[in-house]
Amino acid sequence: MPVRPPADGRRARGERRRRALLAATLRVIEREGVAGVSHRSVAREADLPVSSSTYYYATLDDLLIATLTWSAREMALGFGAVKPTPGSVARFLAEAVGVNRGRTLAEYELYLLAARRPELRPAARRWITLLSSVFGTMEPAAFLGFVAALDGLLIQGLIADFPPTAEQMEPVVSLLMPSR
Amino acid sequence: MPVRPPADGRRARGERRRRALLAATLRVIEREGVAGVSHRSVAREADLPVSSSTYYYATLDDLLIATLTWSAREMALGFGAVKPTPGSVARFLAEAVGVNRGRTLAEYELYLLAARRPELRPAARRWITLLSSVFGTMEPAAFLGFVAALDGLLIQGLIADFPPTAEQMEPVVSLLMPSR
DNA sequence: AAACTAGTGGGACAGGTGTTCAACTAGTTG
DNA sequence: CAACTAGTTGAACACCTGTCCCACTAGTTT
Repeated sequence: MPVRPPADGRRARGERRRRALLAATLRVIEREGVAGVSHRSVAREADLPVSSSTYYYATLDDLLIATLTWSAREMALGFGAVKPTPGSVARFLAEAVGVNRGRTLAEYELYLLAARRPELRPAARRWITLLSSVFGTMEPAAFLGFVAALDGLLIQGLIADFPPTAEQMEPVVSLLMPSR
Repeated sequence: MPVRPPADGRRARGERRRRALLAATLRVIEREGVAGVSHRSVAREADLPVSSSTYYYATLDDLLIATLTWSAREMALGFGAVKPTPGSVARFLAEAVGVNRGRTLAEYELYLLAARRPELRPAARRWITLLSSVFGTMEPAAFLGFVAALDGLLIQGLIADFPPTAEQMEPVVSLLMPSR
């Protein structure tokens, strides 16, 4: 908490609106993809006038970048709580392509955007660097393969007709993960 | 070659235009992403009037779907010629995120679109089924991990600041690939 | 020759877009 | 109290969009 600014009520409400806009944007992305994001669609989703969207995020790019990096941070937090065992990891993956499908999709929209815009790359890679802090003890080549496989399992899970279950994922994960 | 229709010159030219439109669309996708595709941008790229784009592909969706499935088939053909050795596979991957970066990006735009539109999924999975015909002898779990890792290596290669080289990929690939 | 058909392309329609702006309200500070 | 500042909002700008339509050309068939 900041101490200097003596709690300006206007700014506090402003911050709340900022967050509401980000959340609304994320919902739009989950529902329609990045393509569906416009100042107007976001404002409609947040039930706010259009100009409030442009007030806080002058350009659409600002809004998109802010939303995707925020979403990435949230997702990384979620994975931070996963125990480094094949079962837990498999369960996390199954949830990512199941219950949290929309969020995971948003994450890969970020990947694609990051491929074209270098400034988004650190945010897109946050997930990878997080993994390296959890599984850093692995042998380098094995670790790289492991991380790549996690991404592949997720993205392939997104284009499967029936999202894979934790039970289906587990053998694959434990094969890639040095059991100890 | 069809035998029945006695070679209608008009139709032949039409087919050529169809292809030109697909190629132009792919160039637009490589340059600006799916977001940059419009009947007008494609027509401009192909140096054709807008109405020729809508004549051959009545809706934008038709055009996008045709382009992405066509591109996927081409990419699958490219991989079909790769020998199932770690070195060859690593070289293929390095080229995919290097020289053929644009094409690979298009492939993952297809993935993302397929996640939201079931009718695109078979096209998106062509690559995976092709792999299974080449590496079908592997043990199931190992194979799934291998395929997932290939996807992961590609997509991570796309958001790297410097695209990984075949030399960097090789150890990872050979670890995932039963040497024989 | 006429009849038919595939392709061609210019123009128009209604609607959505990003962004700017000026008038306004309501909190905060001196 | 007045001065200042942050936030709020509707309206307006110029532009791009998908799609349709109609008059037209040029190949093909009878």
